[in-house]
Amino acid sequence: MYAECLIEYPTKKIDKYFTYLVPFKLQNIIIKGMKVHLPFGNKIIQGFVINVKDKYEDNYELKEIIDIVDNELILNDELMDLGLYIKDKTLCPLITAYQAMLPTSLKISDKKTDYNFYKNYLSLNKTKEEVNKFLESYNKNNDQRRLLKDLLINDKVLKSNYNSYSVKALKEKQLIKEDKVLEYRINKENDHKLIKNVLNEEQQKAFDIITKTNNHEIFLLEGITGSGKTEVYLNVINEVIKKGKTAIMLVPEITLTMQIVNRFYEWFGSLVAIFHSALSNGEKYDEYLKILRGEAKVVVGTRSAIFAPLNNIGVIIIDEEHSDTYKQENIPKYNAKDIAIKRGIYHNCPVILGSATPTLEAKARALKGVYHHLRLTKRAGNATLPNVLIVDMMNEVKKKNFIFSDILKEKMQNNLDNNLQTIILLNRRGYSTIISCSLCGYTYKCPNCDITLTYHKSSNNLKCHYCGYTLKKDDHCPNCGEDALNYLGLGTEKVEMELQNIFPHARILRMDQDTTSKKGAHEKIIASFKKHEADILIGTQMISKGLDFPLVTLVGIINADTSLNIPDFRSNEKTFDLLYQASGRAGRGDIKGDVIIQTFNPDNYVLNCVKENDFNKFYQFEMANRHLLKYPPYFYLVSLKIVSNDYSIALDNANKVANYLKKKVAQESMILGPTTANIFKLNNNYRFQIVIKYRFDDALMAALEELDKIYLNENKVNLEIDIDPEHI
DNA sequence: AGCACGCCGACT
DNA sequence: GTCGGCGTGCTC
Repeated sequence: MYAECLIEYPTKKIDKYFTYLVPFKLQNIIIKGMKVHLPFGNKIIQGFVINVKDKYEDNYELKEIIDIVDNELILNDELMDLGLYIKDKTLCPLITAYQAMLPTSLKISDKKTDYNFYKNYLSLNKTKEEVNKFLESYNKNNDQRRLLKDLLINDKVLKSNYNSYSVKALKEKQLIKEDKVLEYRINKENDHKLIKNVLNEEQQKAFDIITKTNNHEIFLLEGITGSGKTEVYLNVINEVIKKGKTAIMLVPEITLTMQIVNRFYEWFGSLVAIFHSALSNGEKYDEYLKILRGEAKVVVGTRSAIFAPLNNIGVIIIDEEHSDTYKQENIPKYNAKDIAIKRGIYHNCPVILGSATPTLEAKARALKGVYHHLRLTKRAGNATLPNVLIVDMMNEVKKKNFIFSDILKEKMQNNLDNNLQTIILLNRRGYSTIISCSLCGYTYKCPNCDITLTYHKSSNNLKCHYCGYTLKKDDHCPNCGEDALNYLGLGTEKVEMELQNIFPHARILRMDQDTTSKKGAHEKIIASFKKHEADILIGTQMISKGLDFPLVTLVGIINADTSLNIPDFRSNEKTFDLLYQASGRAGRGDIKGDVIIQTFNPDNYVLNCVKENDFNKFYQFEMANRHLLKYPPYFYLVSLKIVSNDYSIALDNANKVANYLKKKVAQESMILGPTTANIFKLNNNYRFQIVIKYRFDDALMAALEELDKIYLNENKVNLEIDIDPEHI
């Protein structure tokens, strides 16, 4: 018997199967998907069994598999095949695809830690009569008595609740015994109280359509903020579980969605397994085991939860479908939405994409009938949409109002006077250096790409990193002629200081990278604000989503322009999403809310779509843009990066790659670049980028695979390929 | 990824 | 004459 194995090293150079002899003791035990110890070179490493076979043709001198790493923990056939799909789709080493499916504790590596979690329990070692008899003659009223009395009522008690001397004494008297019990770190009640909400007409209709589907189908559930998508999800999953099936629900970042998770616990209790980055490795290990053992039926989690080893999946839900967190930026660069659909086909079950502001790709497919379009158009309860006001900061700057406009200050004062709360959102999605005129708000744009130019300090140039267009930076603003060109960027601390100056008695909370780095800090700030321990909450994107504060009647967005200026084809979409979500935070209670958007571009179409709360209008506008500029959903993208620590080698190879591709790809496909990458120099490596736009191109994938193979053996230059990039 | 083998510079 | 630089290539 022979086994083809995959080696633990995550590199393309060794991304192939190695054949091993199966020793007698493992014959008929070893199967595809198991983890094994293998001799490799002069080391012992781990690997996956990919295939077991009876014949071996070559006459290579084979080594024997040493043993199986863990009997219980294997990847099933579905996930093994899914790995191949990911490799095909993203051109990653196969092993990285499998590693991505497993929690850290179960990934292949040499470390063997026992992740099992034990608790020590005490129980009676004698009959209750004997214990009662003992207690009658025992005249002290101490911890020992308490322990025994507790054990007369409960079968077992937690050792840690009692004095260790009492435990020792009673053990010596042979009255009690101690057991080490394997437990889960996250242990929810089994007797979940099922609180069923009555669905409104729209929700009911969506529910009916989804649950009547017996085959794989993709639904786009487009529901405005506060329309109760979660209710639909919960009811659908409940139905799925009733049929004896299982469910996966993905959320963008679970720390922001703890309320949703709690609702899941209310509905499904111990049937829920959760996955997100704030869990410890041990917690993730436990949750994974619950699934493998068939105890968990509902998995709620972030991106990698899409790989949950559930059998018999009845529905897969992707909440906030438009979130960019579903695409992994590292290798393997998979998109959880693709995986969801692939698994949906395998399990022949529906996939639900939910959002208030779906990606243009999803919405376009829904409108074409590729996805089944479901809508929720009414807000639950009696909450109304807020008034949105756009403030032209150009006028404010003239009045020396650099951060806060008069109207925003006035409304904030008003809220302070009336004991209401305010959220200040600082839009800081920008990561590139952007030059903007602090007087008129002018930013440089590329004439070919309609993309903001990024500033390169070293050359004092402004550059389009899509097409390479270059412009020398002026000293004076080309629009208004003033010497007021500045880097864009404003910190939360600065805003906080300024705010405290204006309102010395206001209680201010700040939520950003600094204040939320500690575990649980996030929840603490939110809870504190909810309890009205502060009047004003300042924050970045992270405060825009999903939070529900009834006392918040005012949302101020300080610099709405920033994210419009990101040199990325999705910047309009991301801006609309952010502002729309943020607006949704105002007026969730009974009082009508106000949203104030501060901008240097008051006429900007995207901002006006937000003002009118009109996603469809934005959709039409942005689709026209995408069509004109040949972006998704009209064209697909591939981004290539050519990286070397030697400038000329990098440039040389970038040109070679571009020329190679131009010869191979379909006529209609476009090879853009090479240009300098957005981050041109990273870790002392020079980076060039090539962007491919294509619609139908059978030759492209083959060409990319070929290039990948060529660059595998180059060690002075590296080629990174991102197929369907989220950002370029 | 690791590690060994291998062919050219400064040292007991 | 040896120790060691990291360039190439192999690992079932």
